[in-house]
Amino acid sequence: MPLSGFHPLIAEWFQASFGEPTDVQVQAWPAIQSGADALIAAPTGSGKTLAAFLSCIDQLFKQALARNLDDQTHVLYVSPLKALSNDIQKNLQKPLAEIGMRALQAGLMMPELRVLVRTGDTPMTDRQQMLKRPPHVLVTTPESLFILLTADKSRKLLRTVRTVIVDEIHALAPNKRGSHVALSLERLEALTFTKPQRIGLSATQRPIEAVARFLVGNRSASFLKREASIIPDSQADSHQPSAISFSPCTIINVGHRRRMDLAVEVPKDELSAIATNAIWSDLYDRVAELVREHRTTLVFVNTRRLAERVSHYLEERLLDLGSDAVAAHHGSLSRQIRLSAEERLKSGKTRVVVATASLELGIDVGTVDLVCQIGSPRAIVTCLQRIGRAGHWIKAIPKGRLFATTRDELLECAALIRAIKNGTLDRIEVPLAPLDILAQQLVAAAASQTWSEEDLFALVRRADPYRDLERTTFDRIVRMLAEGIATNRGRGLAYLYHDQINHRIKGRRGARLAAITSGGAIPDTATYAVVAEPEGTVVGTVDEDFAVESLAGDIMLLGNTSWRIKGVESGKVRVEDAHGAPPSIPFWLGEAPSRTAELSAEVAGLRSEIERLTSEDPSAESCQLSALSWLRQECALDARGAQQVIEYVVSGNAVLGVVPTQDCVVAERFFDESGGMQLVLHTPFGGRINKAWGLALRKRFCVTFDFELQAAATDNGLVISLGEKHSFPLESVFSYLHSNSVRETLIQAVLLAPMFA
DNA sequence: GACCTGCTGCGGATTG
Repeated sequence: MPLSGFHPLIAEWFQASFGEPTDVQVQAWPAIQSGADALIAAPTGSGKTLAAFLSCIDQLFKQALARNLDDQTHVLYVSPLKALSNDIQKNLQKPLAEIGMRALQAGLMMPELRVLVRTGDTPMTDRQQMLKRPPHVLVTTPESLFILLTADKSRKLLRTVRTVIVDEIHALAPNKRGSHVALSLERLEALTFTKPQRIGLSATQRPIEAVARFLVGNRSASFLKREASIIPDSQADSHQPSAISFSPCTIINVGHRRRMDLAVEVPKDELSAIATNAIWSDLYDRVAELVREHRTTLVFVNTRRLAERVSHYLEERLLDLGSDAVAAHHGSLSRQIRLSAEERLKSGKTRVVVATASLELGIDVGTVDLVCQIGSPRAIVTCLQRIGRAGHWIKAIPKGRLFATTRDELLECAALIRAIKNGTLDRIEVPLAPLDILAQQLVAAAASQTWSEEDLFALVRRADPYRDLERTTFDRIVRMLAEGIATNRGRGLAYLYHDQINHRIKGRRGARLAAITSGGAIPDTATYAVVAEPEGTVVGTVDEDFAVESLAGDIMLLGNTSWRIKGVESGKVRVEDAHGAPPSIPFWLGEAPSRTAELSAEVAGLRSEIERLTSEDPSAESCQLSALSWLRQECALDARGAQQVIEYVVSGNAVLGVVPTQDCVVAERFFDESGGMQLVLHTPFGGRINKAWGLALRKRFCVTFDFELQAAATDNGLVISLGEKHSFPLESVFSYLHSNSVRETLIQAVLLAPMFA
């Protein structure tokens, strides 16, 4: 009886609301109730949130009934997105209200169970209010958690935390935001009265053992509190064959695969290397048509600029559905506009929301029955997460349509669908000991208390990304923070006192404020606020580059509204409503993560499969037909899409003589109109490898010819631009770099980058 | 000559 461990009222409520628990809930509940740290992997829409939360709610409920519940925060929930935090609050408040109602009907008196959100969106008054009267469940983001752990008053709030839930943990573990939150979890543990139970959740994690280690940290050396509650392997529930115990973390893995209705959409015009206006126009028409055929549609795009553009052209096509039918959602829109879009999405008032990654994870909107993805999402997990926003109810089949706008995107979308069908997932690699993140966490930790060197070092090493951090490296960072950095105007930025006699570390005056105002792992860019007059409300932000290029009188789009620019001042763009005048669309500059290694391998694999299927005689009809039907079957392409994939691969083969794959790299060179020589390497390994390859190769060319030259890389290859006087045998390019020396070459190349100059 | 130039998040404590 999976529900038997809960209070009868909770069990009744659950059955009345959901009926039978899902597999993941059945397996997760006993593990979580045992008190062990737990990592839960289950497909999108399988009830992971309640798998994690129901035990917490049950515990709070029992405490409340026993009149043993103060205004203290016992459950801390961390999610990577503000929108998801808002969503979780809503999705918890309803159950809590219903359970409270049932208790009341049963004649049980109990205090209300409260859930509050604390993110950068939370107004100052609410922040102060929750310090005075803490909620039982606090919902936050990694950056806000860092601030809560660092500010004096909010630290007290966190002392009573018993459970910490890290949602969408796959979105944190492989990057510096994850390193940041891993250290925050250790700081939390050092602060709380009892060691908080850690629960990690995600639909897309591989390898799961690495994520489990990331969640619980490096506990071999010093594991102090609550040892008794950790279940050893032998005591893991024998009825749960797939619940394996990974000391000290229980892994509940019911897989990530889920039936999905997927297809690639191809425009009427033939695709080329770039998307023409005709192709975009056709795409808007088709998406608008799909929006009309569905209740609520979520459209995902890869950039904020595109979110603005697509929402604008969709609105033009959907005017008859009302003024509220289309909304845009991304991180440079003001809180009000985002919340309004989220609210309209949930209530079904809007028919389509065009969003960036800001709505990608976890959001549970029951009425969304179609997800469109414009262009390639560049990662298999991104695609799975985005499509997973559709059909977010048990046993539903999410429906996703991928829109290719270029030939390369078409191939990538096709490979993506094949990867999803085969159950392939991107592999997570936890970055090793990022020192910039360490430095800010050291300043923050020392701002709140005095540490012994030993204790602080031990704390850092318990965080998984820092498990192998050398003591000498730690000491160097402490020294840098204590001595400050030499600048033209003398030494500055000294944040720590380092007592080297007693081996103690504490913060200098200003350390806390410096930590709080400059925390986080997301690079900062200069932005201008866009302020609507005469109200004076902030609509959102644009990049400095866009703001200074703008002139008074220009019309710009933001939040799917046209604004006339009245003036550009320092840090501020003043605008007024332009009442729908045709706008220009802002751009934002950001970092460009590349296609993942796994998706790159899929793209290369797809190329070779097509080559194989067409190899006997690429023009023979029977070969074409078998390749065509294979593509339609494997990659959910229509006839036109399949035809274009084949033509792309076959024509490339005809020009190069081979099809570039991960086993067959092709070097090609030609002279451009200006007499310059272009060296192209066809290397479908993804931009991460290709950029490094290009940098290292460029360095070698520079040394060989004593000449500065340009290099560029994409997901499918790299190009080096040389002069006509540079002559070398083409095949020698492959011996320019060697695996033994490439690391050193690359370090030399990177040190010359403008950032380090 | 078209196309466009990835994302995520983000002060507290005190004073006037």
